[in-house]
Amino acid sequence: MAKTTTPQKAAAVRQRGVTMSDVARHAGVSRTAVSFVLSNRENASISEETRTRINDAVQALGYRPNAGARALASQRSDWYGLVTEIVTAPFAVDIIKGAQDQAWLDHRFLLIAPSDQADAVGPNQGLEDAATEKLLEQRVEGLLYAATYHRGVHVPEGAHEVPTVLINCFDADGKLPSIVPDERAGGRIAVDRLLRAGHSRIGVINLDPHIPAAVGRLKGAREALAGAGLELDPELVVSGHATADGGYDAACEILDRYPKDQRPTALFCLNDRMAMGAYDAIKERGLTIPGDIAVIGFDNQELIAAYLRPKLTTVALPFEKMGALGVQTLAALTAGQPITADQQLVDCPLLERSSV
Amino acid sequence: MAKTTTPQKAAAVRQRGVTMSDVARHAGVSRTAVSFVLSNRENASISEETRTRINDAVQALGYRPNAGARALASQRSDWYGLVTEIVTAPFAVDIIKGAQDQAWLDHRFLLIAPSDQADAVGPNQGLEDAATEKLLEQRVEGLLYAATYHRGVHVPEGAHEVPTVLINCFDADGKLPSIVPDERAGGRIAVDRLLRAGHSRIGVINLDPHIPAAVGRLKGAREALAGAGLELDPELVVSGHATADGGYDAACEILDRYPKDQRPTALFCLNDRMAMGAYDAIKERGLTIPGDIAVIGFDNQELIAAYLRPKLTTVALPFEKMGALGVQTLAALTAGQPITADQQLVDCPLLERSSV
DNA sequence: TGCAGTAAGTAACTCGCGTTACTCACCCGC
DNA sequence: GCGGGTGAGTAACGCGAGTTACTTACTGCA
Repeated sequence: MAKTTTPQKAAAVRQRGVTMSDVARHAGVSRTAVSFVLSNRENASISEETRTRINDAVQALGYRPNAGARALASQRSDWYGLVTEIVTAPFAVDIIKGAQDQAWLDHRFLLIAPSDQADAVGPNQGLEDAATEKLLEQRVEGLLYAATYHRGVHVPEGAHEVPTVLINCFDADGKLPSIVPDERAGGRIAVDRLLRAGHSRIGVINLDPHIPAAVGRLKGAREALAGAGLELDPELVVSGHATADGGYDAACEILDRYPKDQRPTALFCLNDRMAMGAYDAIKERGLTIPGDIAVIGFDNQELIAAYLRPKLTTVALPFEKMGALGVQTLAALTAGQPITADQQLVDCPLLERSSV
Repeated sequence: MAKTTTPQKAAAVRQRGVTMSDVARHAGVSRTAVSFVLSNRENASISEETRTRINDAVQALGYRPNAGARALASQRSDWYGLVTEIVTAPFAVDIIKGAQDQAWLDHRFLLIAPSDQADAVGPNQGLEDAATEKLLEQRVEGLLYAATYHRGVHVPEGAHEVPTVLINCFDADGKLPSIVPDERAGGRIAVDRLLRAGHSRIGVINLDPHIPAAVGRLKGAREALAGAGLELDPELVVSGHATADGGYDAACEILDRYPKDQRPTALFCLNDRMAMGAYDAIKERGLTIPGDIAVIGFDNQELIAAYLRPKLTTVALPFEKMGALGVQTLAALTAGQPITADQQLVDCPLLERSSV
């Protein structure tokens, strides 16, 4: 005989959940009075005495407002919808965290819907219609679209019915506001750091050169070098697969190509996974980090950067901040601010560890 | 002059969203008829003709049901609440993914609420009241509590008002059903794998010995050894901090303690981060993996396991499956199945890579 | 012809709450 | 002693649906 409770009973309790009418009856007043008190109406004239009587009744009965009914009556839901593939490719979870925290602060709820169901189609699609539709059925007041990596996306039709903000991606049609990392400044910071450490011959392990991240970071790198009167030697830029193996191969190529005295003394890896591979290539050759070769990464993937030996100095993608900023921006829009296609750039801070 | 749209206009469009009455009017029928058709009522007698007339009207007007109103009238929300600290400590995000996907399949929405706000108190608390309360206000039909690591937790009072399931943690008060990884079987599988590879002298890099994960995995390891007629040498079990550094230190201790011929030929690291440190210790000593020392991990932290060189063979925590199973269990409970305090164990599969 | 039975709908109530308009008693000043 | 203000509250409608009970017309059969 296990101790059990029938959910029917629980459901019954819940179904007959106490309503405002119950509270009103218990306090001997009208339902309207209860509503006025609970919503702290400015110009309602309710005596202090009945006010406390009502509050007591609320306590006594354990009244809990019904958010749905309230939304229906007041025509506002306090809900934002977040459509994202991050749920399924959790590289950028911190976006969700940032958005969630900010929403919580604003007393709003985030309805999170996944976006990579089977019907996703086309290049850069994946921000899915079905999810959007479901969210609109819930009468969300605004929509957020978040991507795992910085790129252009096409947003479903429905997104234009309510205020919408894109996070870590931008509207390929150029109509919606977006929040993206300042890749260029990030690249500049990274290379600046290496320059400050005295390096002038810097190898770059590049990503797929076409994605916004690569374009921006490389541009920033060039700017930093230019600031020091240097130029980026194209031969020192090697593209590879965005994995540890890709980084390993690229690093090998750079390291083995030159005699010791012409070898770059520092590597700028455009992401941390590649840096991880570069570490192996360097160590394999009996070289030390940062003694012989300094390494700087990008992305700040905690599990890698903080646990590599030596710990990896890297530039962080401001996921959490972008998430929070997305919600703030959305709040402004739903509050009446005009919608423009502005693109807000968010700083990528340098995280100093021990590899430079 | 940027192209702008006033959100007021958008809001107006949304406010005057088309309702069932609009559809009814447009189709020249009663609202009831529309409701019957849209909800596919069994015993409703509506002619095929008006049925299509109604569907056409739905299309023409772009009618979109109001989920809130429906919930209010039908007394069911199709929402589950998920309270979790994972949003803020994203180690086990896959739980969310699993739950989310399953919920989506069941046409249900997951309301995710964070659980580590400032007011969290007490040991193992952190599954927070405020979040629960908010979710109950939304009239969720059931609650899920998910933890980042396997442990006992205390659940807020409110959780007992609706069906509730714990994921990757269990009710310290022993009243609620839970889904947890089968740590013991996992430990057994790991050591079995090493035994199969011919190792008999196996070092163990242990976690904090008190947490359920350590207890279970170690017990499994002993069982596996017993199956081969061996015993676990207590001297070969070294506990360390659950980080790469901790793993490094522990591995050094084990490796340096014995002359070459008495040295263990394999290490069972109770998590992947420690395995990462162990790798360094091994490589530093000029030993090869898996040639001289085989290494097996636990957790399958993709970013580590799949990118270490050689790739790490490890036992995976079935986060995604636990999330899905949690939702399935909850669905059963809300459907009327009696609530018991059962603990469902989920298998931890072995992921073969190249370190054994 | 008369009556039951069914197909095809519809009127009206409900869900829990926000909100507007209205009532009623009382007090104040002239 | 009477008009008008004000404090304290309430009746009643609407939000967008689900649902029950009822009506109406038509058909078939004795």
